Amino acid sequence: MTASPSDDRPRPASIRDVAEAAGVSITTVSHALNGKGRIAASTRERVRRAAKEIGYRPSASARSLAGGRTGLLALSVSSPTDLLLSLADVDYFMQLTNAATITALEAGYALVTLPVAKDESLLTRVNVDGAVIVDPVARDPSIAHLRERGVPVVTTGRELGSEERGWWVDNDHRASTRWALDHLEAQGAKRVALITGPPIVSYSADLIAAYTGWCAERGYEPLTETVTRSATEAGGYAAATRLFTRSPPPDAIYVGLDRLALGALLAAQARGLSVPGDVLLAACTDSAASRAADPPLTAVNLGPERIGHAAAEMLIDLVEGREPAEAHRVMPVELVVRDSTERMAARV
Amino acid sequence: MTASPSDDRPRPASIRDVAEAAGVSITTVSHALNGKGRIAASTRERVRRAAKEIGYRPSASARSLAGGRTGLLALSVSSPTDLLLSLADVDYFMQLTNAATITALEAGYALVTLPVAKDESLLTRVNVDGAVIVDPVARDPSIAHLRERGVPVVTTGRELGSEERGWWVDNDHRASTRWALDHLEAQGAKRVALITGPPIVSYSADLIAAYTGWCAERGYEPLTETVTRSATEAGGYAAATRLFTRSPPPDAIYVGLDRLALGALLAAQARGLSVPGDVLLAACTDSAASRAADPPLTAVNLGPERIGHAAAEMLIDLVEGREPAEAHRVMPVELVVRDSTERMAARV
DNA sequence: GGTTTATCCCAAAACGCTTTGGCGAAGTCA
DNA sequence: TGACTTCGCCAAAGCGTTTTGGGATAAACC
Repeated sequence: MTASPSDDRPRPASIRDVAEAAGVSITTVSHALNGKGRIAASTRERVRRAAKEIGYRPSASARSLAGGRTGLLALSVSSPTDLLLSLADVDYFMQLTNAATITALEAGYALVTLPVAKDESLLTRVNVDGAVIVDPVARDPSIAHLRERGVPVVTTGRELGSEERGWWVDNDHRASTRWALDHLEAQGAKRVALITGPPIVSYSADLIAAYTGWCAERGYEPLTETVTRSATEAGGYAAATRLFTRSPPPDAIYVGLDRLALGALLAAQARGLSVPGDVLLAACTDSAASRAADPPLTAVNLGPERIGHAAAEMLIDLVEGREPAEAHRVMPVELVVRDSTERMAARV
Repeated sequence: MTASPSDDRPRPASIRDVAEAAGVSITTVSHALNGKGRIAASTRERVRRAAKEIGYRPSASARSLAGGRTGLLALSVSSPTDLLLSLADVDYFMQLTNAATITALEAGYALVTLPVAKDESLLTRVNVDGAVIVDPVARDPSIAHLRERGVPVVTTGRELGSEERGWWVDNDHRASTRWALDHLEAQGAKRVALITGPPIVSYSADLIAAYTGWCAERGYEPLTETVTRSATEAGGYAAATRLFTRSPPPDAIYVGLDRLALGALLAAQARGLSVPGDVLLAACTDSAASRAADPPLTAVNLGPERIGHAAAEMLIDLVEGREPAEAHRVMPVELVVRDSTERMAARV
């Protein structure tokens, strides 16, 4: 049978029913079930059984109302000026979200995934106990809003301009960039270019800073293309095409997002350039598409599950009034070398 | 300033504060703000202004408790026997989810994305007003659970065995399969094979049925491989490899999921078979990876946004006690022809 | 002028839980 | 034995809404 909208079924068991069934007061039931007050073990057990027996499920609303917490956490991508980065990296976001969802559920919270909020009120309309903001852009009004209301916020990636304040989880993008650049150099690259988004999010800024520093150390002139419109294949294609018209053109490109990299790959191949024969290509984020590309792309695995887990964990600490062990957590990364940067690799 | 966990800020404005500010009772405030009772236009306006002035935001918990609704909708992938299909199709799922989230928010609901629930209690732990279940497997206990509790459920894809009951949104997979198969035939295929998951979800069953029927009409012997383990590239690779050992081997493969198709592509190329030269390849779902593959894969675009939107819309109708216009909605699909099935296409 | 009918608003009762403060009974110590 | 303490439980006061069932007042009708 499907449930008809106008079904009137018996109302669900309440704490009062449990109290009656167990022959105690509702106070005792509440305490017994939540492990709060001082309750004899036998009583606790009796209450538990009674609750189970009659299929008691506490009402989240009542609990929130009385306890002051909703049990909801928000996870949102910060609102960029436009849709630039939204869903730029589906795989990354999905894995991060999944890990955070699971962590939240294990702690008794539900995680609401809010989309990029053009309308800042979205984040304020749903009543959440805390929020994870992925890749915050500096001075995001909706983050400020949340903080004003006393809602704890953990960001993945730092808020540029207020690095020390706030709680965040991040990768060490500077280190990973150097790692990748060194790898490209070791594979024989003489002129490494960078394609990235604008430095409105911390990882783009980190990439640019690390790249610039790396070039300076070697006396190279930086060769950078910034994608400002859409961080999709098309954007990467255009940026790479521009790079190839420089003289001398780059013989290796490090790209900030996997979709940009896939676009860059197309651009190279469209010009008859072989990857990795003529140009080496590596990306800062990994994905199924990068793995499946021809040739498969060397990429930095940022460990999105770790990030999502850590962020949720930190947020829950904050929500429950515990001081997190560290205000800032830097998570490890891993360079996954694939054919796109292997000079020795056989071309398919 | 970041919010410290032990911040004690003034408690947020309640309906009582608004009532006081506007010089009316809380009943009037409630009615004015929700457009319920009969309120003089002037009073309504005065209340609205007062509410805005003091920054009143109704408490979702209190509202749920009193009104009996939580304002939460769940979206979940049905629990398959194992992780078989979970996230098989990230792109599809993501787009569907996003559309549903937006639709929900526009109607004043928040959408909670619940992960594949090994533990059936997950779906029951969060108190939701309704649930969208993506690709339900037959007799999923958590769906039954929800229905028992009177929680409306809309599925995307049908529940096999109870097709007529229940509300669902689906694609016409039989039609799209025939479309794709006809296309393969038109491109010269003489022996078309099928790779798909086991028929525990309706679209797999539809694919198999449509394929079998199509073969029967032509007097062909069906050539099917079922992926039972994991619907990833590896699974597709293995299935395709098995197909190529048949004699005669297929000269075209229609694949149920994009990741399986990408695996099949790898398998073909690993055996030195050219796509589309020696084997045509088409997939039932589209994705960025399919587009970016070499060659790009012909695929059926199922319109996940449309599905997500329609499902959320239908669910909200049910939650709010309206009878949806139709109990079953079949959404259009589109065959996107790319190089992998173009006999005429130049090989890269 | 009295009766009816609209109109606008309000008091009070839920909704189901958490938490505070307290009260007997039983145990402990001298 | 009395004075404390600890233990095990409970009554009652919220938490911030929605909703029900009127009650004033004003307008309309005869």
